[in-house]
Amino acid sequence: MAGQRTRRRIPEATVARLPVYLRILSEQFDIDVTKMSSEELAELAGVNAAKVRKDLSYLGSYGTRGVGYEVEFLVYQIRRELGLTHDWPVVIVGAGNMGQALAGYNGFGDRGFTVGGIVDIDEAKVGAVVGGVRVRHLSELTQVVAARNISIGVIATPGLAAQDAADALVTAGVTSILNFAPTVINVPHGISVGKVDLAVELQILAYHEQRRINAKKGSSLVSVPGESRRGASA
Amino acid sequence: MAGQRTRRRIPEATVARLPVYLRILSEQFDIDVTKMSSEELAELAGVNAAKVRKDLSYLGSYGTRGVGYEVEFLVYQIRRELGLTHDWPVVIVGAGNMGQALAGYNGFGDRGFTVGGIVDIDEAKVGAVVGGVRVRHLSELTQVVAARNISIGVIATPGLAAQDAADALVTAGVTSILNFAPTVINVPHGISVGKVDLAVELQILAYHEQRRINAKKGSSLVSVPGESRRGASA
DNA sequence: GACGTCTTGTGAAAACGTGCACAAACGTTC
DNA sequence: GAACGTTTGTGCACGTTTTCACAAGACGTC
Repeated sequence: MAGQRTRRRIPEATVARLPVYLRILSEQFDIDVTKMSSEELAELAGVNAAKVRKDLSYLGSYGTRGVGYEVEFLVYQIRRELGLTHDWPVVIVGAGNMGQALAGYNGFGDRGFTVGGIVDIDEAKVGAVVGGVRVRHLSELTQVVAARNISIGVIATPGLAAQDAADALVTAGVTSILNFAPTVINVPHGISVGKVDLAVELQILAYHEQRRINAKKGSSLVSVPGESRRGASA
Repeated sequence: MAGQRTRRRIPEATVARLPVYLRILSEQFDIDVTKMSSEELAELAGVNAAKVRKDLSYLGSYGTRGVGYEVEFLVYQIRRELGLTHDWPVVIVGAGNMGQALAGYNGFGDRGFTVGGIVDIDEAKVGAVVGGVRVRHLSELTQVVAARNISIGVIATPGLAAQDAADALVTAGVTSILNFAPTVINVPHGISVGKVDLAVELQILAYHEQRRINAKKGSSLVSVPGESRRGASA
């Protein structure tokens, strides 16, 4: 009867890959693929097949030996595990370039996420409609959050305003934050924070470019080892 | 005389944190802070002090025991290691919402990155000026890349066009790609790929929210453990 | 120049993540 | 119902990352 209650904790690395599997499986389901092996899924996700099997095993034993996984069932199970059985309204703080792009981004509402509100501190931006939602003033954040029972906030402000935005979100009752600003934010214990930092990503790439160049200069014998980070495959 | 040649390889996890240290150190330098201890830097970066010291030790032995690190010197060393001693022009593929936001993003040119070109497959978008750069047609990508000796490309297309964009970038001679599209892209061996996926990040947050809710339902004795992922601190 | 305080740099242990390899299970064929 | 090919689920070994703990070095003081 229990047994579904306190399921064993899923490793963070696996949690980060489940959304990728989910997207691939959904796409395959849409083109009438009903069964897939870990090998096929691994190929499309650009990872190792054993890793796929281990990742999926955390959800339960949902495959059939000698056959593979039933796509539709797996989609359902991953969605359930990730908490995507209902929609998550999200509030965006910052209606500048980035905030507007995010609000209008299709992959946003892709599956399960909707723009539940967007606020800005700049009176001049208030009232404009982006992504089908009217921009409201930062001071109304708490009401916006409460009205739609929002628990996820996105920070799309300049770096200097990010900490204030985070504080405002926490005060308003948001418990998860996705930070697009190039600043490390401090939040109270118990609040989850995700980070997307363009400059950091570019600098990581620059490092690899740099190394490639140095390697070439240093010795023409050494063949470039071919970095393949996150999501890459050869 | 050598000794700087084949410096010991820096772990990927460290490379991902160096840009964060760099930003903090630059900011501190701007407000006239000349020396910092690993403890202070760790505090601002939201990480453990021992980690900071180990990370910095990969660059060399640049601290002074009993004193700390000289901010300006450290900034220089990190920039050198990351290959930020010169500018990196970047080409953006896709001039839609996301591409425009990226081109206009300040943190882009923040340190060392400039928009060297932006292309789109849609003739209607060609000619428009975003972020100070005129949009050109995808078919001119190779020329754009060659003209400015660009080695980094950013994919800001819809998911379905991402693989084509990646292929075009590789053909044009780009060797590092940052992918904003919600798709796993395949590239030849030797090309670096970084990925920024909004939907994935949101789904990770949703998972944690979900767990929080389940934990609360399951037992009110268990205090929420307080996830703090990447860049969060309490 | 001996002593005390501070902070780095780094071995070593612990924790975490990955990938191999193979037994167990399933379906099919004869 | 036995034999065979296929694919899962997982134990185990390996590599990477994090954290601890402390010796070694720098500075200031007397």
